[in-house]
Amino acid sequence: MATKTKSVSRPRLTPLDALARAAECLKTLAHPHRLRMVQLLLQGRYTVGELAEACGIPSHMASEHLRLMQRCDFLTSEKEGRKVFYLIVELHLSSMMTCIEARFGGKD
Amino acid sequence: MATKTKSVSRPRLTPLDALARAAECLKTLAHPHRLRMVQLLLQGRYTVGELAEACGIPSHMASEHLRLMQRCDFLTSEKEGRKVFYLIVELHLSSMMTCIEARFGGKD
DNA sequence: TTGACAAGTCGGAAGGTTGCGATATATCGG
DNA sequence: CCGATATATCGCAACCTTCCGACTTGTCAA
Repeated sequence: MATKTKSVSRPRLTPLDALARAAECLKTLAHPHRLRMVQLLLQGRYTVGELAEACGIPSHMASEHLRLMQRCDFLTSEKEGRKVFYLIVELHLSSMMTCIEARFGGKD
Repeated sequence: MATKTKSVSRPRLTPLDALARAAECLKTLAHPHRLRMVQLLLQGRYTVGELAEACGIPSHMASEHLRLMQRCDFLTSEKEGRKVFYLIVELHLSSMMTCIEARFGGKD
């Protein structure tokens, strides 16, 4: 009776190491300023300074947040003169943000 | 030129305090065992012991994870005798897990 | 009532994250 | 070259999270 196994159409459990990688990415996303940056970057590319100003934080902190998001392959960067533009490469971020906005975007 | 404003159809930025709440919830979700529990609970209700065994962790730690998820209104619980069943109340978790599985579920 | 079981709580050690000032590197204008 | 600007890095203090053993509470069966 302990082993009930909920037989009907088990939708294949994701292996634990994949969940561990998913958890890493979610943790990276789980910060108000980083969410704001992703929301902006889904509309096009921005420089560090633009993102910093939009978040109301010093640019060296924006730089740090962007580094974290680059580390888990959310973003990439393009250097142009002394500016660096960041842009999204992880295409799943779009549907992810749609989920998040569906829950937290409109009213509560 | 710094103020470029990306004029075309700005899809209303989520207010920062909503993003802060979103970040809290994402942080709660961002743990391999909690992701596994959510994945299971999307199929029906489970007791603490069943979830603990499925994750390969002691039940008092499962209890702690479940408490965190209950705190941000992902789950609720139903006591029956000496067992406690947990089940999902945050309906957005379904589409959220679909996003996560789309990125981490199949191959890489 | 007693013993076993299920779940929850507490305190602490280890490690991770955040924010920040100070500093470093690279590029531009003149 | 110089000074200003843009970005990145470093080291540190404060805080938070995770895990774990020990313990408590509540329920069942006999």
